[in-house]
Amino acid sequence: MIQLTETKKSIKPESPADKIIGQLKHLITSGQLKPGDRLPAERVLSEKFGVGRSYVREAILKLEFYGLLRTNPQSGTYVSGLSINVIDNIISDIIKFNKDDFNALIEARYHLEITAVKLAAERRTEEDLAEIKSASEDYENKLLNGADGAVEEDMIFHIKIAKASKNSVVESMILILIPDLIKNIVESKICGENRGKRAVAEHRKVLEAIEKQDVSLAEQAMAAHLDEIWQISKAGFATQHIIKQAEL
Amino acid sequence: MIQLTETKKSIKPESPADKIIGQLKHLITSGQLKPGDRLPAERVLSEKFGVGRSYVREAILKLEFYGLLRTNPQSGTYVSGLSINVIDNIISDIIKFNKDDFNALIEARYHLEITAVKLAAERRTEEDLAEIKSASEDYENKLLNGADGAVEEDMIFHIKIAKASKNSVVESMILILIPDLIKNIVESKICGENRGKRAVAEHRKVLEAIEKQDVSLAEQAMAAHLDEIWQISKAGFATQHIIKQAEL
DNA sequence: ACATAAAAATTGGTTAACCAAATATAGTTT
DNA sequence: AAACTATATTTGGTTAACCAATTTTTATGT
Repeated sequence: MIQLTETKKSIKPESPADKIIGQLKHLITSGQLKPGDRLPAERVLSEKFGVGRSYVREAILKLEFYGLLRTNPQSGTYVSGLSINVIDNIISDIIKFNKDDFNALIEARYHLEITAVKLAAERRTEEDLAEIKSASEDYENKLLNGADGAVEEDMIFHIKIAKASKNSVVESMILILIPDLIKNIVESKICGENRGKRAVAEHRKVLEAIEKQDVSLAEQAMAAHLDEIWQISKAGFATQHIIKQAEL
Repeated sequence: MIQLTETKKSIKPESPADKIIGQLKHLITSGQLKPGDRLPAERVLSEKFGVGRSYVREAILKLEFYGLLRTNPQSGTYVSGLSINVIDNIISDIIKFNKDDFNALIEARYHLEITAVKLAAERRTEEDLAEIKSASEDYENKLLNGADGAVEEDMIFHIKIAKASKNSVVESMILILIPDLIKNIVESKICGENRGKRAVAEHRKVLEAIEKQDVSLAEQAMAAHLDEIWQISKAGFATQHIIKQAEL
């Protein structure tokens, strides 16, 4: 049955902490709080915003992670020295940061993995190689044993490559995307019958390129591997999207 | 490529929340907590780990951001369905995630910006173009007015390009890196006398490429721009590194 | 007047207590 | 025995209270 009243798709109410972040942003953009200034005490802010101190702390914690605030224990929290313009742009992005955009997720993953595999081919140690090879074999075995999914084993393969890139930032970013990636891929029902075997062959090509430390070959092999996933994902997402709409 | 010896790790004592994350990781890797299971109540965990509930909540919040836990209000918190292997890898990375690795930071930024500028050249609207042009002019004016830094105006230029990429994930990742990037660039004293003028010329080339929607030209122009910063940064960091060591 | 020290106030760090929603349990009815 | 309901319990959500380190103020001595 069709319910028109409940058209809310993943509408998530703004969390209390995000609301505080928005308030702090306003304090800064309106000039009441300048770069380098000390924030009012957490208690003051919590009263000013009419909310518990926990949420103020949560907001501060988040902004600290993004490098916009710096807290000195038992002393105070300070706004970074960045210009108002920069701070404003970053805060705006923090509030609306989500990994729900399917296409953006796949696309970003594509480019990050290309970067990672090139670095990995250049820098991999023998240990890295062994780990990647092991992950590849696990994936093959899982498929041979009849499992039609093995998305996770696939991801382990990619994780090992990311680690071999010797770039902690690139690695972390890939790691951040992986859970949502898996979720979307599984939902898209990407893994078909033939897909597994082709993926195995693709993995082997990537592995060989890394072994030979052939950067451009590694890039090419990974691009081919991800391209296929990308295409299938798009198709799968399209149908999935239609299904979801029908469910309303 | 030159491998700089790892600098003294800024001795950061493991935060209480990170300690909890480590404990939770152990619970999962040891099999006491399986994928899909419900976590013990926050009160139970806080007592079990001998710490306040706040820290348990902070840890859960962090793991939720990374997609490893999912909390149902007033009901319970559940471990994601991801395999233990994947969870283990991601948690390990969360704990040691920091943006302190200078080379990794610059390198990751380089690749992200190349990706962003290619997408921006392809997808930019007229509004995007105007914003980027405006940021570029602001940068030029700041330099003309005698300021020798203008690192922040430079970054605004890059932020606008990231927004024009129409990929929220890529944009967010660039935004996350920017504060640390600025900090390192300023410390490296990159901005010399001639640097400013060259940067202006480089910006213009990037802008032109985006205007013409010439993807490969945009990539080339951005690569040239970032390459120079990269080289100078390395040198600046090397000396800075020596200075810091001397300060001990 | 200035320097120094003691005490009071303020800060973020941490824990405990309270609340409403969700769930499990006991009781009642059929 | 099964199904429904009222009640008690457990849960995460939220706030208030306490703590120790720090900063500011005040008092004191020279």
